[in-house]
Amino acid sequence: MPLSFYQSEDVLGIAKGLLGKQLWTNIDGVLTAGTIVETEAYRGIDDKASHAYKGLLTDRTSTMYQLGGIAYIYLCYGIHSLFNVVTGPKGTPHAVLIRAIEPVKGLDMMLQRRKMDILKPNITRGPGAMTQAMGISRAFNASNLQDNSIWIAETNFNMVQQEIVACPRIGVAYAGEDALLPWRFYLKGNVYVSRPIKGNG
DNA sequence: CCAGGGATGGACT
DNA sequence: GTCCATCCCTGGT
Repeated sequence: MPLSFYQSEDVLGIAKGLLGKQLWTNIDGVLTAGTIVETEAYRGIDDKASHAYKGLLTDRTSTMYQLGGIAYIYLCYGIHSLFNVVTGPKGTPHAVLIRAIEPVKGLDMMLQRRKMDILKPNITRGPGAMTQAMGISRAFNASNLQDNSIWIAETNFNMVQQEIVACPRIGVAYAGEDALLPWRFYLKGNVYVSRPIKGNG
């Protein structure tokens, strides 16, 4: 995607706009890709669920304050690398968490990385599973999405016939009332979505 | 220095 | 549904 896509201040719009686009990685020359089907927006210093709430600026969160268009990757629960797209102008720590993709390229490598024998939806369902399948580790934190390691591509995916569900984010109970904000977005009915809302596919 | 906790996923009942 | 591995980050001492 062009740099301008990432530099909008409308992180909610970017989170929705990333649905249907393709996330690509080139790890040691091996290509993998998948269609983004689930995202969450984290809106900088105003958002109690954000790592940058109240303007928190540490070694870890400093990545979020850079100019939009880079990766913010951090370790969650000591085990999982979670991948975010940093958005907005420099100094505005907005980010979009990519929670799930639908594989489109490099399935054999994804299976190998996930230690799976056959394709099941949980291969890329959930933010930790997705990064493992794509070979995304913290080594790529702050990498530029215009480079050739991790990037996002426009597609001919037909979003017109897709219904987008907006609902509260996952695992942010610590955020008080902000935990109720409908800042999670996913493609209704897609089997790779990590935790569909009952009655919404 | 150290305690507490986390934007999860997999195994198990 | 429950349990918990695993380790970095943060804030307080």
